Amino acid sequence: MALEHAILVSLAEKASTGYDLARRFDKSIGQFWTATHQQIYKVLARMEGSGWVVATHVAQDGRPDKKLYDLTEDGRAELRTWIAQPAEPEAARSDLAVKVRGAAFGDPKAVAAEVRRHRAIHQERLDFYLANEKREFPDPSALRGHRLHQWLVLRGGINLERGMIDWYDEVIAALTRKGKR
Amino acid sequence: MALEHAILVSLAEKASTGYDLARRFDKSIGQFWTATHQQIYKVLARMEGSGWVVATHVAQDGRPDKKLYDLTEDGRAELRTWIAQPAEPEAARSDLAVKVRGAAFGDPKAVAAEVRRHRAIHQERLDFYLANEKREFPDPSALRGHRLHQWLVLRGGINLERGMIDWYDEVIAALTRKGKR
DNA sequence: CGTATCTATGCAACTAGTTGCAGTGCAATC
DNA sequence: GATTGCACTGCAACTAGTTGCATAGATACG
Repeated sequence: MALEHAILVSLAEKASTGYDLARRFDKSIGQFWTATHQQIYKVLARMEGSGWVVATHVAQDGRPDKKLYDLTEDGRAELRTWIAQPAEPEAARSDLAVKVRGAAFGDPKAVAAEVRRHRAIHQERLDFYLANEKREFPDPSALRGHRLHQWLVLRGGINLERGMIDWYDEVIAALTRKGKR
Repeated sequence: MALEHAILVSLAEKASTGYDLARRFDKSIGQFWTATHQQIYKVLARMEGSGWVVATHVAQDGRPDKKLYDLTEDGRAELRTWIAQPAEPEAARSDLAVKVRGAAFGDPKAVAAEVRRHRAIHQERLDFYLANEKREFPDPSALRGHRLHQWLVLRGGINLERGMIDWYDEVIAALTRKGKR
């Protein structure tokens, strides 16, 4: 499983609380791995048990106390080992694609409308990623190390969103063509 | 959950056994939804309990008996209802992208090699899809109804694979550029 | 002749992930 | 002054999906 390892990567970049991780997963890392805060807390506890991370209790005033997690040497070693291992080629999952395939057994016009809605959502995501790129990586050619890698993953997200939007356009065109359904 | 509905779509196209479905999920439908045979048998049993499908026992000689599943009116209604409902925008999950992001905490050269391996796998998939398209949909402009929808989903798979390959190329180039790592 | 693969179904035990709920205290909005 | 939202953590119960195993006759390969 990779949530543990996604968390290791995230913590290797910056020691964080579960709450921070959950927000980070909603943004950058979340492009290619999502998790709810419940799942993150659960996994963090297990990781602490495995000795991959240590928690430091931090008292704050005006806010609840927090537990700041950081990698241990074992955690770093585990991350290195995991990165060196081959990954399974991932299988995409898309409800919407299943609905497109089944459109003839429902209402194709409604499916087209739903695709249009998704197009708008992904257009927004794309704009968000593009704005991030401009702000955080104004000069990509100068990047090295983990900043370069972060940028590459962002590029992956941008690429994916663009691809989806293109496909949505194709689907909308085909489903709303005159004379055909 | 959508496995049930992916199965409904598949059965709406053609009454099938669990075994057939499992193979179908390895190919066309599997582009956007995968399932193992165990999961399929389990879900089919539940769907039969819900009255969405009925099984007919078919004796064969030389081969084990099989259970041919077909949709009931309830199943068809359920499918229509589900298709009409909005779908959640899907979250991508990619081990490999997480590894790219964490490359600096492991061996970036090894990550590049792994990306190259995935590139080859996806190139193969792309070729497979393109061959399918040529064979099964030689004249896309003439398509209507569920054949059109099947083709659209295949186009989605083709599009996705192309996008991934492009991104892999970008990553490989960046990770193997001289003077940078 | 023996081994592997295909057709065909399924159980049991497990891991991963989701949903719903709960609590606290501060700051900002209405 | 009351409600909403944010920061922060977590439990409990559930659903979905994975892995390993079992069975069994037929055919194909070496």
